Amino acid sequence: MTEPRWLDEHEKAAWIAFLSATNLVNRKLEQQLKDDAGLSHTQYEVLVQLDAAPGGALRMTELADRLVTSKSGLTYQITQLERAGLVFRRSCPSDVRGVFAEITDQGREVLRLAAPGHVEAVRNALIDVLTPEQLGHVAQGLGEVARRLRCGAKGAAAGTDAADAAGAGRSG
Amino acid sequence: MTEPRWLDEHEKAAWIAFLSATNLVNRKLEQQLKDDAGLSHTQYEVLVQLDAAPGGALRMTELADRLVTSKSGLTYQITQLERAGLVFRRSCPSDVRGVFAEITDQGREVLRLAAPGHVEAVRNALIDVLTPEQLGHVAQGLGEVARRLRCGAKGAAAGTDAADAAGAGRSG
DNA sequence: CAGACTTCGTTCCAATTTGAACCAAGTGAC
DNA sequence: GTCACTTGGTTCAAATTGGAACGAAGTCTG
Repeated sequence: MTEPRWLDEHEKAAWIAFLSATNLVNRKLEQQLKDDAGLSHTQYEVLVQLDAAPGGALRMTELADRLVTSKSGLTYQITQLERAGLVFRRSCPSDVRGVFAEITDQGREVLRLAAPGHVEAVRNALIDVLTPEQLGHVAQGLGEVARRLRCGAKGAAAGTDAADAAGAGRSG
Repeated sequence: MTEPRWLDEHEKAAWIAFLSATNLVNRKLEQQLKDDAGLSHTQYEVLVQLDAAPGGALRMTELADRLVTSKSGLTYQITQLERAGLVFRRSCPSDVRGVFAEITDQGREVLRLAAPGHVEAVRNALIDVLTPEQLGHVAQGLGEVARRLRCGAKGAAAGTDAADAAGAGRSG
């Protein structure tokens, strides 16, 4: 068999940095949220998404997709949040099978209280660590990575080097 | 209370990119490894670390630290890998309490077989998606993030805006 | 050497997470 | 309309995780 293209020095460094940074940041945030707001990062993200969505509601599948989590995982978390009164399920008028998860006033309140500490933690862990320029570079690079992985469930295949300006959209 | 420093447009974009990219990449790799090699990403990383370590062995704590995982989590995984014959525990001569996890020949073999596919997946998900320049930027940024989080278990505390020139040094 | 404190790994337990299996409901093709 | 196929969510079982509690060893003072 042909020898695979191993990672060179730089590539390996990039990969290690990626792995370390992501693990460390996630760990840090998970801890901060749990300590300060009693929420898991996943739960916090659910609230953020719903809070930002029109009507404060999103379909389960759509939400799972945005959070990059499994459907069953989301079902579990929504149940938890519902139990806590931060969210509730509502059936979809246009599709009997569909279910909307909607944030409650209490959910918004919890989010409002948790947000400052979370933002602070995000700054400490990532944003404020980098210069605006560095941050821009990281955003661009990872943005590209995310875009590719989201759309292209494209199998292995070669370089999709070409364009694909796409993206943008919601930044708010 | 004073209004927290919310994220501006660019910062938010960076944060979202970070979250999406990391989740998507992890998901992708997790799946690839499970499918192709029957290993979880964590297990794969254990093997990588041990394989690269002198003598093919590392102390439990050291290993947990490198993988950015909890000690109990590592205990579990090492037990699994030991059961599978890819690793074994050995006591530490200089410290009775200590335990070395050491990779077995079979472990090295499994790693050797899994590596090509994994590297390929890493390329598809991250490395080859970016230009060498972009990759360099990402590496530098995330490297800095990782470095800070590793050393500075610095608590919450106010804006670290000020000094703390620290770091620098290694920009490679 | 005693006493207080830290470190090392494991054990235990509760919380998550995921994929597979499922049921119910849309969608199409005939 | 009916049969096959895709979708949307939930349920289920199994794997993984992380923190707290522990017991056994080190380390450091006096």
